[in-house]
Amino acid sequence: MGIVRKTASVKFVLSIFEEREKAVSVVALVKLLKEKMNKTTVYRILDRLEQDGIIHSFLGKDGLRWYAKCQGCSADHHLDVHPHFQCKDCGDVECLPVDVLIPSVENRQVDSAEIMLVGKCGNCL
Amino acid sequence: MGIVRKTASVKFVLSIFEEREKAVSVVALVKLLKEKMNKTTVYRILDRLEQDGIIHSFLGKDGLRWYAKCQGCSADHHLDVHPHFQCKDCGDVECLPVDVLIPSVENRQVDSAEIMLVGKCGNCL
DNA sequence: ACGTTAATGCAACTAAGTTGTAAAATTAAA
DNA sequence: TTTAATTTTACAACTTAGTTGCATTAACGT
Ligand SMILES: [Mn+2]
Ligand SMILES: [Mn+2]
Ligand SMILES: [Zn+2]
Ligand SMILES: [Zn+2]
Repeated sequence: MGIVRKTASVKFVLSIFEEREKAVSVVALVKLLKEKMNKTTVYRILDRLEQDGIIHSFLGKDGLRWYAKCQGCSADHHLDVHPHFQCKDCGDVECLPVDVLIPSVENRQVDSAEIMLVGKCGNCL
Repeated sequence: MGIVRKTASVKFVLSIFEEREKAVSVVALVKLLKEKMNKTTVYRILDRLEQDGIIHSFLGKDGLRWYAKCQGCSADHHLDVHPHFQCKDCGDVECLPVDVLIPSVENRQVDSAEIMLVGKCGNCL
């Protein structure tokens, strides 16, 4: 079970993801919301929104956690099996709307794949 | 410039990678070497061995750094563009000796790709 | 309006990784 | 073999992301 009560904090975090296309790191969110809410609250709201299939998360190239809007996921099924791209100059992260086939590996059961592409974005080229 | 002097600590870390097939996390190494050397030393030796193309590193599913032997890399060129597999039951991590084609993305320059497959290993199935 | 209980704030904590520096170890030269 | 230059190490202190416990606050069904 994720979000049960639509508090002011929850609404505010949701509005950030509604307005934004690109992914955002938890670190940036905590900084951005410093005046509005406690960092523990940010972490917990993100947890709940992810459980509900409203946002999804992944690790950037430095091991920090990033979040982005989901496209048609639900509490039961996260379908966000797309790769992500991080610019090594500006640090921006984007979801790549590309279907990726999870490679199979002999003698192992592969359940998910995290694919992180690193390079330079259009702005930084 | 990586390793310049073959100290006892360097030799010991090297011997671990010579004996071992699978990847090993820094956390595990620090624990393993607790009696032999300081954790700062572990981190710095790993840095230097990676610079020299003797080992390569990547992030596991929890954002921890893992290291594994290189196969024919040099100080100039790291060729380890293979995917990695982590078992979600036992946590073991392996290099997958599979060539992977780095997908190109419109309007962006992709320099490297980290592909992390997560599932169950042969032992845990 | 009230009562239940989810959500929040706060402080303290954990754990990975980094940094500065004095002491120790390696290596090459004398 | 001794010396001296320089790398490497230990240690302690620090930084930062993320977590936990608990008392207080706020949402919402009745
Ligand atoms: Mn995404
Ligand atoms: Mn590898
Ligand atoms: Zn950029
Ligand atoms: Zn396993």
